[in-house]
Amino acid sequence: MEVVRRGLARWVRGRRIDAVDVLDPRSIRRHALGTEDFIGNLIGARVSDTVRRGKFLWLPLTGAPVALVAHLGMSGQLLVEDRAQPDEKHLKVRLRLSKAAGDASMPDELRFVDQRIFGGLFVTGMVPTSDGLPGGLGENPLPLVPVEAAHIARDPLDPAFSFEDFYRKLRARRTGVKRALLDQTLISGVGNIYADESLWAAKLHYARATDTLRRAEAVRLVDSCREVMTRALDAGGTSFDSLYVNVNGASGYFERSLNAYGREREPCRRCSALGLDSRIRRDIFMNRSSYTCPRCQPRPRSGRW
DNA sequence: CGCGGCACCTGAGAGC
DNA sequence: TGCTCTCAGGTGCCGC
Repeated sequence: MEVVRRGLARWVRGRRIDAVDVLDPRSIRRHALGTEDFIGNLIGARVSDTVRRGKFLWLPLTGAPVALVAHLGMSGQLLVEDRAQPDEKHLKVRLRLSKAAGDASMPDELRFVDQRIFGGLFVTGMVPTSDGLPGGLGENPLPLVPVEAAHIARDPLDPAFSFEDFYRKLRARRTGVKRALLDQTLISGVGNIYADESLWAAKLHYARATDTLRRAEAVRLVDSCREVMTRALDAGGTSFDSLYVNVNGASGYFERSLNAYGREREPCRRCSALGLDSRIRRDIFMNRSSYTCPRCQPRPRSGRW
């Protein structure tokens, strides 16, 4: 999502939305007032920035505390392309952008493409942040956040992220640490893959009880989250100069650097470096696959499901 | 009210 | 070849 945010910024900032085409209303179902209202709110509006908190990305519009919010779900993409490009198979929403001043060669469409429609777009009002700090990560973010994203905690890459707040909330929970990592009201931007990678890096088992986590362990965990996210960002960021702003950022570089996720029965890299043979195991946890090394991430005696 | 389970959704791939 | 089944996972809602 951060790859997308950074990639989008140079193409959409300052541009006016001249036309909107909703090809599949299911992709704007989170816009409660319907398609006509969605379009009416966007036509003539100007994009001032691209801001992200966790997996929510929003484009604040000038003139009012209102934003176009995007969530990519599992399979969503935001693409900047010229109208001459053929429609993608799963094209859901097309925004026609004004010609940029002094650069007529700029592609003139922002497209939302989504195969599984877990993601979507909506226009909503913004409210002040509870801490008075910028709403999220952006070029020049205002202390505002979309209503629907106000409950989302700050991202560990956000300069306003507070470890103390996170640690206090974590200790108050009565659950397992992976469930807590995936709870976007505690910490945002961590999904199933990054959770497994961060837990592996911090040598913690997913079922470890949150109320027994020591400060040093929580520090290790948050540091690991940042490290994993930064590494993924560096890998995805290689295609920034393309007109094609790709989501799943998936140049594939990051996938090759995974240490736990998707490596069932493969040797744990940390253990093999010590000359030990330990194979990554896959458990079904929270109806999701969870990957751990049984040797360096041992299951706690009394873990929490 | 906190926690856990599950529906939502589609296409790829496996198995027969 | 074509059918059915399983799997992928972020979010929000519902029930306990």
